[in-house]
Amino acid sequence: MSDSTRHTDTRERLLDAAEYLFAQRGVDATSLRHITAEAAANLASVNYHFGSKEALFRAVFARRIGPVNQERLERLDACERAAGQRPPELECVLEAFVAPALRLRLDPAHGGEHFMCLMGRLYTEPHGLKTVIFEQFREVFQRFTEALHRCLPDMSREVLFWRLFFTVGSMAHTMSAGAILEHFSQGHCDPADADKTIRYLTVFAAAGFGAALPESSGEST
Amino acid sequence: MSDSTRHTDTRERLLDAAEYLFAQRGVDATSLRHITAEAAANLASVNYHFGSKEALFRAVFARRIGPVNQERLERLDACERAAGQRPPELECVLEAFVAPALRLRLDPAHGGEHFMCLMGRLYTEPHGLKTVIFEQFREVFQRFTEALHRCLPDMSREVLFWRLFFTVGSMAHTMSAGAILEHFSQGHCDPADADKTIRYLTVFAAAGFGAALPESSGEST
DNA sequence: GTTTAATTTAAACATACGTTTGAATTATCG
DNA sequence: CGATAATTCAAACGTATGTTTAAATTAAAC
Repeated sequence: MSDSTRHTDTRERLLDAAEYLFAQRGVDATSLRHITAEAAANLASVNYHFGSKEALFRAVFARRIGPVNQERLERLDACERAAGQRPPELECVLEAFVAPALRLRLDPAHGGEHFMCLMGRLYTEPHGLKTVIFEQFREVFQRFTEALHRCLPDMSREVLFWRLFFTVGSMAHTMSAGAILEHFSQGHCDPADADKTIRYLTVFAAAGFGAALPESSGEST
Repeated sequence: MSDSTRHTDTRERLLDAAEYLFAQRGVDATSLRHITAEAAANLASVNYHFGSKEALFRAVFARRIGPVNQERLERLDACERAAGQRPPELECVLEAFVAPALRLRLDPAHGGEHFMCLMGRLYTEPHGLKTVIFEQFREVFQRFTEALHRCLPDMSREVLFWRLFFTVGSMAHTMSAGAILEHFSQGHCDPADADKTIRYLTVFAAAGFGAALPESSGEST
């Protein structure tokens, strides 16, 4: 109704081309001329439809990030329903966080591996855009932090944050650098197998979360 | 002797400035004019001393990466000596891999957090430079893979590679995105405390490596 | 002190960038 | 059909980029 049906497909073609090139070559290294050439559109069309390159980047992200975070929250809801009064299962919570992002690869309709790679890189890139985009993670972060706290009530906030941070690192690395693993493992590992990747990462992270607390620093064993 | 003593400190100033700015704003977003201004040197000095911006970037990296990987190998040697005939301790091996990189922050003489951040970002950045630089990781990767295989003889190559990959992801994320953790944890976590960070990451990764193998996919518990 | 090499400097190089403009074109609708 | 709005287009804008050049300066060697 409002206006989403008015747009020509030029808009979508620009978003697709930008998503693809941003993922492949980086944001700074991708020029509007690359993008418009890839999209078979005029150079000025980016500024006409989006206003600026930065706004285009934001639009590329805004188009996809919502569904991912929504699915995370839905899966977390499912975990908590399944657990009833008891705290949710740790592995279930971690999978709820990790799977929607890692499964992007299988879903070309939601950007496929291009968007997944771009999203994984976002955590690390030095763009000021991060701050804007991380707003969208706030609710996810809060909900999952609370759930993990219920899973592991004896764990300090500090350790819990650190371990969630490590998990995000493993996930982001998998999203953006899967090709490196494929290369170094010489065919032993297949990052394109999303189900297996999710299972491996969930098991790894759950075990990491479950490790004995290293808080008392005196012990040496 | 050869030529390393001939160079003026302009060379070093350029390397320092480039390291700082590459880490802070990204490689593509940093211009030679930024670098030469920061270094109080002439614009042409980069091309005089290094030949090109890309060669400068390589030099920035080559200056620091050697000692880090050397220390990794030395620490791994120490692990293996301490274990004698038995396989080395898993945590010892992981710490040998992780600590030299995470301790960069404390060592301004080796680039401090600037180089650490830049190095952490390297895994993810889309530069073709990666391929050149990853050559320098090959020996480290091979030695640590072998050591881990001795620690965990029943683990398949596939799972072992995946878990090492997850560990690298956690480490790289810590190196390049520590500020995010500091922000989201609202003061609960302090990424500047290198010793604690190393301990937390080592414990997390060791537990992840030690998780029951998820290979037989039928089980559901 | 003179000569030779190494380094620094200012200026210009050609190219690429993001953005803007105003006319041409296409679609929308009365 | 004619009028109005939306979109595309080629061209130019000013600015910034990495690199090169040739003269000026500094250091080294004899």
